[in-house]
Amino acid sequence: MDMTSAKGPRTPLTADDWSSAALTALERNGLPAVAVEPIAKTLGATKGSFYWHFSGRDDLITAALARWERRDTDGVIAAVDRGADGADRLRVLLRLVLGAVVQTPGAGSIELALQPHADHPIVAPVLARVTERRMSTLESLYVEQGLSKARARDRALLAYAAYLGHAQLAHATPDRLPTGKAFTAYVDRIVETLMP
Amino acid sequence: MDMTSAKGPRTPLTADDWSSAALTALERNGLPAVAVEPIAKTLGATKGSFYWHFSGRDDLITAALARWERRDTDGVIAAVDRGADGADRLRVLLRLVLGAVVQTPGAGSIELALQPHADHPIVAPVLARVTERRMSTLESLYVEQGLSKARARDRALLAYAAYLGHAQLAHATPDRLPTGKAFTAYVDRIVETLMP
DNA sequence: TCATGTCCATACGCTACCGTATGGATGTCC
DNA sequence: GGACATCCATACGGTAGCGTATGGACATGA
Repeated sequence: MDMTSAKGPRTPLTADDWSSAALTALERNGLPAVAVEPIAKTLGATKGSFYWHFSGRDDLITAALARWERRDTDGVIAAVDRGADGADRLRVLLRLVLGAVVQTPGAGSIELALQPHADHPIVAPVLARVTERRMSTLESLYVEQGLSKARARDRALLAYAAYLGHAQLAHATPDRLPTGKAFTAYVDRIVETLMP
Repeated sequence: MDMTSAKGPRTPLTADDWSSAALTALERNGLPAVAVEPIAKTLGATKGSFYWHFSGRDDLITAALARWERRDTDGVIAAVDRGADGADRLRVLLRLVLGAVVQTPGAGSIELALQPHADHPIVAPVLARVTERRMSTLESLYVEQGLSKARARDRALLAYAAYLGHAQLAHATPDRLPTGKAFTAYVDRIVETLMP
């Protein structure tokens, strides 16, 4: 009876299915949510499947972080390249990133979720690489604008700190951030403050 | 034999002892570390003691957060009042807070530890109150400097985001922040950028 | 058809933590 | 020197997650 209900896809799960689900869980509920059994539930499977594809929980965390790092890197590079080649590539980038973090619900969630585990042996190197890449990108753009290397470094630091801070505020106390039209104007003013 | 080893203080533990230890644990290892049995160990006691003073784990979390909120509020107020009464109270505050968060190891740890649990029913109201107080303090100081209410709000937001972001960077990737003499100069430049 | 490899469910033991129950030690007051 | 309250240790049951062991379903090629 009831053969209408498709008993679920008979297609086997892949390691990618698992790491993708793990990244989603990380994004939504932090590193502790990257747990084998709960994620198995969301996939309609059991641990039996998991331990066939992965060696253990650490392996899953590694895979999820690798996935994030790649996705994130691609995104930033594309954003910079999409920007006008002229003198305002920096402005475009800042506006895009700061705008996204304030208005898009999940933007910047991963770095926030990773923050409390910065000393975790698996997390630390990933976080360091991502930070390094972003900061050096910013630094280059500031240098492009004519700043000295030292000042460009300063500004990159401030801009990145502003990004992180806004991400934090957007997630923790969204009421404090402007919305709608005021939001656009706010981002514009912030960006101008951060321009050389 | 061996009566030399003081068998520990026979003075009974107080609820304050517990909430203090809980705050330390929160600061160091996040909200999950505010756990009954581990903290009992650090106090050289067992759960038996805990459940006499508190109704449960939530009660302990509440107490630790209350303790933080009070400590933090006192600190900020004192800092502002210690600052010169003149036009540069804002400058003094920014320099002090940003300086502390970059150089003092544990500064700003609690807000970072609380971030992933911004939706936690016990955490949320505390976080909202603390953010509100800090932002309105900043806003007032910017108004004092002659900014319009709207612009003062913008600047307060940016300054607070910079504070949070620096706290995050200082904890996660301290290598990226300047140290020693460069540090002082960096803070000075940041502060000037944030001044109206 | 059967042998082999793929993919997974179930069952098990283990650890860490929560909260409860119970009784014991220690002081204080009469 | 009881009686009572204070403060706490121990023992217990319960939950959630990890990792392992084992066997079974299903395909595929010989």
